[in-house]
Formats: sequence, C-alpha cells, structure tokens
Amino acid sequence: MPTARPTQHDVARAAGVSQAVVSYVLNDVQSVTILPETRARVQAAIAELGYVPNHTARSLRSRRTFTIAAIIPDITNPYYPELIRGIQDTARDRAYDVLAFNTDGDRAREWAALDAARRNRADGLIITPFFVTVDDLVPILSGGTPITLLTELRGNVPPDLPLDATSISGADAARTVVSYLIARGHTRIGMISGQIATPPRESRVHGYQRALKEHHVPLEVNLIRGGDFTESGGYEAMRELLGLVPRPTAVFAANDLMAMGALIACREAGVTVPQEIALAGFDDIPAAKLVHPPLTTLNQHAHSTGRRAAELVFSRLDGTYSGPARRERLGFDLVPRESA
Amino acid sequence: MPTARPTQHDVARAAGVSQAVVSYVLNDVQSVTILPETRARVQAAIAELGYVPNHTARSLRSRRTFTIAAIIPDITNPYYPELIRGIQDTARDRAYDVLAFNTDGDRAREWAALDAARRNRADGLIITPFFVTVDDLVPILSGGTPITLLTELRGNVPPDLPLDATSISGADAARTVVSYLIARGHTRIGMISGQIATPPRESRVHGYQRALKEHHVPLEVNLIRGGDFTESGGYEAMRELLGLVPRPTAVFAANDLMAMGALIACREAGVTVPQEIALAGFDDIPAAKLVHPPLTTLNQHAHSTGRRAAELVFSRLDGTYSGPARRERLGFDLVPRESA
DNA sequence: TTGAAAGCGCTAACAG
DNA sequence: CTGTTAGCGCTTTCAA
Repeated sequence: MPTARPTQHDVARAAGVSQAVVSYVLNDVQSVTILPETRARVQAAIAELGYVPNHTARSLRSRRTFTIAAIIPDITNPYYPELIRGIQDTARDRAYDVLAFNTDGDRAREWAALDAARRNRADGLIITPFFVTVDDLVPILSGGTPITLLTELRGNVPPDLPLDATSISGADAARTVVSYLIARGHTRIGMISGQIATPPRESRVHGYQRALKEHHVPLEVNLIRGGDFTESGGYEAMRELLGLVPRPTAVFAANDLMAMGALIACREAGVTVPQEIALAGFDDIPAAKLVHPPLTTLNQHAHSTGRRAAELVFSRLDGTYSGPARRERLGFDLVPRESA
Repeated sequence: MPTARPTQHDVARAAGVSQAVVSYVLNDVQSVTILPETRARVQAAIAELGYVPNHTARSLRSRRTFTIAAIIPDITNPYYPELIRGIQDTARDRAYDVLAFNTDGDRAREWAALDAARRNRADGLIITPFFVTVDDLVPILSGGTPITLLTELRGNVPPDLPLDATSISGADAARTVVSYLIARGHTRIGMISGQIATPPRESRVHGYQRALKEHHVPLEVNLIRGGDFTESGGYEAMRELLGLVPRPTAVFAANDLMAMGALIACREAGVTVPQEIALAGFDDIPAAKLVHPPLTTLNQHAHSTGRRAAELVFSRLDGTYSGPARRERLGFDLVPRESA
C-alpha cells in the first residue's frame, strides 16, 4: 500500500501554517504578502514531503485545464506532425499541454473529438474542420472556449464568439500551382482532389478551376478525381487518370501524400515523370524533396501555421484579444522541383 | 454573459430526483436499480438542459483522468506518428485520450514531461527513455501509475511496480542489418549512430559490433559517427564518412531520417548509391520506399508497437494484469530495397 | 428504489 | 500578514 500522496493540507501542517498559505506560495499570489521566513518554511516542507500539486483539483477549482485540444485528420500524414509541433511548442511556452485527436476524415470521429472540449477537457480548440460548421461550434464558443479554425472562415460570425481562423487561401494556392503547370505548356491537366465535400478539397478544386479559366483552358470534369487524402487514394486516382484517352500531360495532386501515391502508380505503369506526365503536389512535406523525381509542390509552412493557431487561441485565453473573429491569410511558396 | 453550464444538480431538480440519481443513470451504475420511469425522466432532463458531464470534476472524485501520456523524442520523425497512432487508436477504444510530449532528446524536457504524470494529468505513461532510468520512475510507479517503456528493460525491477517494456531487440535488429551488408560483400562498413549515450544508439551500435565480430570483420571506431537522430544529423555524419580514406563501401544509419540525410550528402558529393556506397537505414518510415534509390531498411512495426505499449498500460489500469514487469520482444523485418 | 451527505484537493474571497 | 471558509461538480458510501 503506497503512502497517500501529500496534499497542501499535509504541507501546511508540517510547516505550521494554514493550507491557504501553501497555496499562496505555490502560486506566488501577488495580492498577498508572505513573510520570507514563512515562505521558506513552506518550501522546506514541500521539499521534504515531496509534495506535487494535483492538477485535477486545481483545474476543478480554477476552471482551467491548461490543455488545448487539436483536432486533425491524421497525424500519419506528414503535414500534420509539423503543424502539431507548432501547436505543442507554443503551448509548452505557456505551460499548456495538448491533446491530439485524429478524425480520419470521419464525421462521427470529428464530433466525438469536439466533445473533449465540451466536457471541459480543454480550454481551447484548434481544428481542421471537414464536416463541422460554425453553427455546430456555437455551443462550445458561447461557453467561452476559444476555437481556431485551420481553414478559411466564411460568412458572418456573431462578434462576441471567440472564433478565429488562420490558413492559406487554398484556392489561391491551388491556382498558383496549376498556373505554373499551364505556364510550363500543359493544357490537359488532371487533378487528384482528395475527399469530396471537405473544405480543403473544395477550395483547391476551386483554385484549379480558376486557373484553367484564367488561361482559357477548357474544364473537363472527367479529369478531376476524388479519393481520400492518403497515399493509396492518390495511387488509385492516378491509375484512373492514366487510363484516360487521351491521357493528361500533367496532374495536380491536392496533397503530397497523394502525389506520392500517384508517383508510384506512374512508376508501375512505366510512365516517366516529368517527361510523359508532369506531377505537382501540395504541402511540401519533408519527403517531397527526397522522392524521385523530387516533387514540385507548394509549401504552406505547417509549423508556423500551428504556432499561429495556438497564439490566436492563447490571445483569447489570456484576454489579450477579445474582439470579433480574426481571419488570417497565411503566405505560401511554390517550390519548383523536378517532377513538373 | 453565457448561462452557466447545467450541472447534475440542475438536471436533478428538473427531473425531480436527487443529484445522486442523475449520477447513477449517467454512469449506468449496476449496484443500484433505477425505475425505468425515473431513468427516462432523468434522461429527458439531460437532453432538455443540454447537460454535459464535467470531466474535471469526475476526475477529481474518481481519481482517474482517462488520459495517458506519451513521451517521445519528436513527432516530426516519421517513425513516431505511426507509433502515436497505435497508442491513440488503442486509447480511443477505451475512451481514453492521449497527451503527447516531445523531448527532442533533451534531458530537461524528458523530466518535464514526466511531471505530467506526477501531477495527476495521466493515469498511465508510455515513454521512449533517453535519460530517465527505472530508478527515476519509481516515485511515479509506486504511486500506482503504470508505465510502459519503449526500450529494452534491463536489470531487476521490484516485482510490485507496474512497469513493462515492449520493443524490438535493438541489438538483434542492428546486427541483422549489418550482417546483410556483410553478406553483400562489404567489410568496410560505417555507422551513423545517432545521439550518444541514449538507449537506441547504444543497442544499435552494440548490434553493429556483434555483426562485425561474428564475421571476423575488424572493428574500427573511426567508422562510427554520432550526430542526433535527424536528417541533418545524418547529413553531417555522412559527410564525415565520405571524407575518410579509404572510404567505407557501406553505411548503416541507425534510423531512416539520418539515412535520408546521408543520401543527400552522397548526392551532393556525386557519390552514387548503391554503386559507390551502399546505404541501409532503420525504421522503414513511409518515405523510405519513395526515395531514390529506395532505401534498404528494417521495419519495426511502429503502429503495432504503439498498440501493444498501450495495451500493457491498460492491462495494468483495469487490473487484468498485476504481476511483475513484462519484457516483450517484438518482431522486426529486414526490408531489402535498392540502396544496399 | 432513492436521497443525504461526505468529501476528492485545490483557489480565492473575506476576516481577522 | 495569515487563517477561515466556501465551494468547484462529481462519485460513492450509507441510510431510509
């Protein structure tokens, strides 16, 4: 039977003070002055008993969990570890921890993860919403829990809700990539778009269409293939695209993971990249420069996106900001390499 | 001013029962029988008020956080997202969430992460220990918090401590890779070993040495290079190795990330792989098959390692197991590809 | 079958 | 300057 963990009460007794005083020195409360000598006695007792604060009790009383929740599609997609690190690194500076949830593009899982916030598991939330809408978030927001979206935020938001958004313009970014392909002489350009009816896909498809239109390239819906945002999704989509007659001369994949699946499909089919088919991705994951041929893609600065998202949450949490929704557009960089 | 969140007390009043009854129906307590009609009334009140349980209060009272902490070097190393997913997937099945901490191979950070467990933030712990020893963990373990190590567990452990370990034998695995290199005709084999004085490095170096010895290949300490477990660490180490005269004809990198850095160094130096220098990695991260040339490596089944680690923790948590430390050796597979 | 009551360990008024 | 007090919202005896 392990000895029960010492509490503030025990420390107080050992130091010959009241339990409140222990709390004061522990939290270095400014509104109260503790005699240096008393403080020393308390600290000695803490050290001697090996007292460690109980985080749960502190949370219940202070109504803060010192935790933020991050809801992403899949940590296994190399874009997200960088993003999560950005969040974690920022959180750590503030003595916050982060709970991460994977939704795998599943509606129910996305909702389930949201529950973490509703059940007071987290003081703030960062989410890549696939299915959830602002309306769905209102119950959480109106409870005072700040949320940062990692997609663009459209429409009106009641000005008193602690909601912000930070992301690139998916459409502008996709347009940049496709315009690059067009500038390289391609006019028959396929797209591997990812999971349908999700914000990342829709914005990127939109950008693709805009680029075509701007350059008077006719749109052919047949050239847009779905799948999910995984390597195998890209593989399947590319196989479909390769079966088309005539074949596209270039393909834009809405993320690098799919682009890599596509690369494998090409390799298997004996189709050379970029000679027979040019291929561009999206995200600039670490592996992008290592594959063969190195992937032309678009860098959206995952780590600093994570940092920024966390900063937005913290600015609400510490009262630094309390105005209407901020809608931030982050920069991105086209990274031309050898695949297109 | 948002209306205060309803509590069990509010639900009780609305349903005309006592607060305890609300808790009973919420937790479906078996030792107590609730009239179906009462239960229905309570559930109606819950729905009407939009009651959501307060996780923190529940934790304080029940002394369980429904959280496990995972302490890893760096989520940005592609080996770890898979591992973490294994942990998360297992945790989710049990309605547990996971808090992830990155140490970046830093001693202070590793200790700081450990504090999460000590402060009752987590019911169990999974850790890739770099600096922490079993002795350091005793205070946590003797408080009843189970821990699973992701390295081999050596020495004696008091039988009543809830400590387990699950991992491959790093030495056997490294030996397998190096033996393969020797079988391919190499005798001058360099090693890029990773961060010194850490368990992953020491076991892999040990396996390397054993393989050489078994095949009567003389050991040359000069051929073992350190660095950290990152791509740039591998890059630097390979540059050193390439500068040696005579140059090694093969190199074993203790993880794939370093192998990829090494690949870049070779490419820059105009040294062809595998013709002029063979290169083998360790981990079989997703990018390993995509680089050029595809990397010969060793798969250590990250996802199922994560699952297993979590299962060991949960078996302690739910009382399924309470015996002495389990030391599990997981399987691994050599994956010959084109780089060696 | 249900209710009353006692805390879990802590923070934060408020008194002294 | 320090102590007293009142809960935070919940689970879990124990009584009725």
